This record gives sequence, structure tokens and C-alpha cells, in this order.
Amino acid sequence: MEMDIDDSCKARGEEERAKPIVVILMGAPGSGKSTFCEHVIRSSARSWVRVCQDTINNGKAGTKVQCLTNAVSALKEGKSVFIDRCNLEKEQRVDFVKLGSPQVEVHAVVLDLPAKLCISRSVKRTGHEGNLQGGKAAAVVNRMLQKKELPKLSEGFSRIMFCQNESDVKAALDTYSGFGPLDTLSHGSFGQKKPDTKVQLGIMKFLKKVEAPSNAGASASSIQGSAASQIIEEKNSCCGGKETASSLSHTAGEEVRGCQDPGVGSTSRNGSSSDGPILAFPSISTADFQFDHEKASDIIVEKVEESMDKLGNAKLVLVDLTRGSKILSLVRAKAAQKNINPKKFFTFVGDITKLYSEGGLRCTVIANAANWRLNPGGGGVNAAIFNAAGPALEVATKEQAKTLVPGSAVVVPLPATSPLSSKEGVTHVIHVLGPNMNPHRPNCLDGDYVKGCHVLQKAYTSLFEGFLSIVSTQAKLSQESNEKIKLEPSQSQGHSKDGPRNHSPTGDQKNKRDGVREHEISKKCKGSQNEVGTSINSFRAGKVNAENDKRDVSTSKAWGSWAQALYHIAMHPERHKDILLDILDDVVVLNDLYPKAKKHLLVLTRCDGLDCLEDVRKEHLQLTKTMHAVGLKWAEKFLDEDASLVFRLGYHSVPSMRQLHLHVISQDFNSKLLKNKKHWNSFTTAFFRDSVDVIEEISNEGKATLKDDDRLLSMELRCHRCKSAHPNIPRLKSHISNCRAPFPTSLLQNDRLVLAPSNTNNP
DNA sequence: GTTCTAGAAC
DNA sequence: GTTCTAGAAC
Repeated sequence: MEMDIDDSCKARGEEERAKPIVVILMGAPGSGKSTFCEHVIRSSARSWVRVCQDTINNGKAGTKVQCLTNAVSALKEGKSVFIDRCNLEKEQRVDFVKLGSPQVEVHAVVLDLPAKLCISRSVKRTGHEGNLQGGKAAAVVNRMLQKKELPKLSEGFSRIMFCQNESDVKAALDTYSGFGPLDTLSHGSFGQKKPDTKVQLGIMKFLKKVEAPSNAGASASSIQGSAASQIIEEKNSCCGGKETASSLSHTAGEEVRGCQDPGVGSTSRNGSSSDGPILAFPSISTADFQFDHEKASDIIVEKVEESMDKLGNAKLVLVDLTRGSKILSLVRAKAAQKNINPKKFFTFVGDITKLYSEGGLRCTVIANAANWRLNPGGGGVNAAIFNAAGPALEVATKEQAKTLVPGSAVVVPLPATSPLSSKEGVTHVIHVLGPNMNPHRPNCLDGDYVKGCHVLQKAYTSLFEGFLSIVSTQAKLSQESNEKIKLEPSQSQGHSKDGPRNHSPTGDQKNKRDGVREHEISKKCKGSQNEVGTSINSFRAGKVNAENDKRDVSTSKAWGSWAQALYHIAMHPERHKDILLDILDDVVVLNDLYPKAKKHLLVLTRCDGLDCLEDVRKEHLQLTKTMHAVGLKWAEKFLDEDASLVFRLGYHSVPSMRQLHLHVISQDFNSKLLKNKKHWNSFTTAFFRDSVDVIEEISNEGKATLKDDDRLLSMELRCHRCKSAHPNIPRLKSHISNCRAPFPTSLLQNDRLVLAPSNTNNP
């Protein structure tokens, strides 16, 4: 008999002795964090260490790294830790959340008390350890509270207590004072009476910090296992063993039978979590919606094939209840024909709601062939999933979306209270609505397979994108937590020797900086604010639609520090006068630092919140026109100097550098800095979106089409004029230096190329 | 042996 | 985005 997840976890939990925990306090100065700690420490049976940034450095203020180091060593000694610093912004607490592990839970206690109270306490206070006294305190508290981002379970907390008045604080004190070394506290988010969504959203808009669907706004009693926390749990779960790829290495020609093959079951049951997440999905529309199986199987295989490159270590599994089902055999045959990697995609016979408990296959994400109302009823997979998941799924689903249009999908983080989560290890359900060919069901396409195939393709695209968005969040989180644990202790030693000069910008300093930024935004970019809000809402809702919501995946994109240079220039042009060719109200102009042609300029928007083409919407139409006009002016200036040049103006579909910028680049590509395939293809394939087309699309459709397929950048090297192929960059460059073929007609249309009037390429 | 690419690190 | 470099390609 196989143990289910709960049992095995319990068994292990009982073997071990006291488990230390980390409690991250959050609150403005004067909210009572230190008092809280002292009170608990005095009366608790646990052994606590209070890590206070204000005093950590021999009674003086220290660094965050010092705090982390001290916390790590306290945990090693089996002591529980209070992190006593403001921690009001998510970014400030993220590293402390990473102190958590399967053995160490991370809790949050939010002292979300009225600002007035905090201020009056701070002002009155004398001899406070952080030396925050007097009139300055009011300003500091206010400024900090403006930045307040209430914690969410998705950040990695297993428990959050919100305290909004003194009696809440008392309750939290009692909870932790009486929290003995062997006790456990229930997981979830407690005490949030008035979810501060308005403030949250404002800050989110401004900072563009978009997270996986969260529980902000959930009722006080809701215990929502959110994406991040569950994934981390999953990753380090006591049930997660090692899996070798071979345990899943069934050829596409094989059918993996669930519960009837104990061998398969026992090897793969532990593995998927350590070897990458798995999406289990039913065939969409082929059951009740009566979609042609032959056509559906083509589409499944086609869409699976498209996703292969993006999967990383994730896997896709097509699941069907019945052995020898037609759709499974068709898909298997076609997948084998196309040489689709059977380790990344295979078929499985079993109940999609019991893949782990009965089939030994651990799938963290399952897809549901939903109905348009997202109702539990009906039959088949939909009824089975809603039944198995219990009411929690229904509630979580309704929080995300009310209805679904054919061809779209919605990602629903599954609350930890759902049996599907606890028994099967499912963290997310993705509802997908496919096309309907059944006249007895809504939206029947009446045999129109042109449309039907299109909708089914969209449905799978949406499904796989939804899955990939979950995977990328997971990958990022686990990578970060691994890195930090390894890095921080050694770094911290170095820092402590250097003394407090190496402080990361926290507190006052950072607030000042951000204050300036906020001011600039409200001044400069009123138009875009609503827009950013919209995108956040759609992300929060977890909707994924192949047609218009790719941004859901990328809004969460993290920009590396190296990718911020343009952003800094755009925000503070006055500091970069030496490299700027022009500073205008809405844009600045500069030479590309690494020009890929004789002339290569960037026209950079000054609007905060516009990171890339994907963020551009109708509100930015005028801005894109301005950028084009400015770029054109410069191109024409260069053409005056050298009439042989030809310019193209456009955007990269997915830029490497943050902050929307228009490339103005001469088509000679005569630059030793053009070194690799990516350089070449980013300017000569569909990845490069002509400014004129972008403007037209924004005007007509409200947004630009992106060609963000990675394959574009690794395509064979072809001359941009005669389209001849070349084996490597040096050979290509030697060719283009001599090629005088006319430009392709597509480029000669619609003013995509900018030429001197005398140029013979001019049609 | 040299050239070139592609992936990791920054 | 670049730089660095191992190893593939020649």
C-alpha cells in the first residue's frame, strides 16, 4: 500500500524534534515590532533569536546581509528567528523568505496599524535603537507606508497574520507566546479585514511588480496555497525523491498505463517534482464536443511540438481514461512520426484526478476541458476534476474568471485545502475551453472545421502558455532560493569586514529615490497608468489567451541588472548628457553603445512602465508616432551626409534591454560589433518589427504583434537583400559587404525603408 | 592548428 | 546587452 503525501509527511514530522521557524515582522517604525518580539521571547517555551537590523552591528545599524547571516546561524542551532525590520516591501523581505525550507516554515506577522499611531509612537520615542526620533519620524513613516506591499502566501509564507488593531496584536502575541517547540500552526492567511487592494494596486502599478495570482483580497478565512509557496513546498517536499529521466523514457509509441504497472508507478511517482513539472491534459473537445479525432490529434502534436523548445525540464502528458482510446493512439503515432522527444511528451492512461495516487505520476498542473461558464457540472473530465478538487476549486476559479471564450484558458492556483492539492500534489488547474462541434452544446460551430481547428489551436497554445508561465515562475523561485542559500553567508563575511558602508540601499535612502521616481511618473506618464493597471488585473486574473494576452507570461519577466542601463538613462537623462544626442519631453536619443551598423541609434521613451513593445497599447499610439518621427528626423539627417545609406526603424519583439526603444539602423550592418547569429537575426528577421507596422497595428488593434519565437533568432544566416544563406557570420559579413541586390519588395513597401531621394532602391 | 559558435556568467 | 571560453567544426 502506498502512502499518500499527507501520511508520509506526518510520519517524518513526528520523527523529528522541534522545528525552528522564521517569523518575519512587518510594520512601520512605531508599529511595535520590537516590543512584539520581546514579549514573545519572554513568555515562549521556544528558543528565539531576534534579528534586528537596527542593532545587529554591535548595537548599531547593520546590513541586511548581516541579518541573514545571523538568522542562518540561529536556525542551524535549532533556534527560531524573528526578523525585526520594517520589511514593508516585498523586495525587502524576499531574501528572508528564502530562509525557509521543508524543515523551516516562514511566517509573517504584519503590524498593519494606523499610521497616526506609528507616527506618534515614533515621535515620542527617545533612545529608539534605530535612532528614528522627532519630527523626521512622521515623514519617514508616511513615506514607508506609501510603499507598503502587504505580504501574500505566494511570496513563500506558510502563514500570515495581519494585525490591524491592538486586539489583533494581542491575539498574535498569544499565538506565538504559546507556540511551543513541538507545536504546529495552521497554514494560511489570517486577520486581513480590509484587504488593502487599492493601495496595493497603486504600488503595483507604479512598481510594475506583478506576481502570480495571489490571495490579496481574499477573505480573512481563506487559506490559499498560492503558486509560489506550493511550488517551493513541492520542490523540497518530503515526498520528492530523485527521478531519473529513464523512468519516464517511454517512447512515444508506448502507452504508459497508470495503476496497472507498479514498476512505472513506483519509479516515477516521486520524481516529477525533482525533475521538472508535468502538465497532464485531456484531449480538448474530442469527447462531448465531438471534434474530429484525426484533426484534433494533428493539432495536439503540432502544438506540443511548438512548445518543446520552451519546456526546459518540464513535461507534457496527454491523459485519457480508457486504454486504447482512438485519440491516444493517433497522437502517439503522430508524435513518433515527428520524432517528438518521448521524455518530454508522452501519453498516459488513467484518471486525471488520480494520477499520483493511482498512477504514480506526479503532475503539478492539470488541465480541465472546461465549459464556458466554468461550472462544475456536466460530465467527463470537467465533472471529475471539480468533484475531486472539492468546492475550493470552484471558489478559486470564480476568483479568476467568470466565463471562458472558446480557444482560451485560465490558470487557477489550487488552494491547499483542496484534496487534489493534498492528495495528488496538484498546484494549479488550467481550465481550457475548446471548440464545440456538438449541436446540443453552446457555441456549436456547425461543422466549420476551418474555424474549429483555429480555435482548437488557440486553446492548446493558451494551455501550454499558461503552463509555461507557471513553470517559469517556479524555475525562477527555486533557482533564486538555491543561489541565495549558497551565496549569502560568504558574501556577508566580506561585507561585515568592510563595515556598514556596503549597506544595500534601504530605508530612507531608497525611499528618497523612489519618491523622485514616483513624482516623475505621475508627471510624465499619466496616460500609461491605467494601462499598466489593466495588464496587472489581467495577470492577476490568471487569464491566458493565445490571441491577446501573451503579456501574462512576460509581465513577470525579471530584468537583470545589466538590462537596466537604458531604463536608468530614460529616468535620469540629466545624468547622462554626455552620451545623449537629444533630450526631448517624451524621448531621448542616443547612439547604440554597441552599434551593429555604420549608423545605429536608439530613440528611448522616457515613460516609466513601458518596458518593451509588449507593454504598448493604444494609449501609447501618440508616443510611438513621436518616437518614429524623431527617429526619422535623425535618419534623414544622416542621409543628408551620406546618401548611400538606407535606414530601417523598428523594435525588437523581445528586447534584451528594459525600456521601450526604437532602433534606427542603417542597413549596411557594417560593424565589427555585429558578432553572432542573434545580432543578425534580431535585425533581419520578423523578430524586428518595423515601426510603421507597429504604429498601424496599435492604431487598428490596440497593440503590436510580437514575433517572439526563439527560433527566429537562431535561424540560418541569410542576406537581408538577396536572401542567400551563409554558413557563418564571417562569411555572411563578407557577402553583405558586396551584395547590391535590391531589397526584398516587402521592405520597399509602406516606407519600411528610409532612403535618400536619389537612392536607386527607391521605388 | 585555427575559426567559430553557443552557453554561462555578469 | 557583452565577455569569456570550451569544444565543435573545419
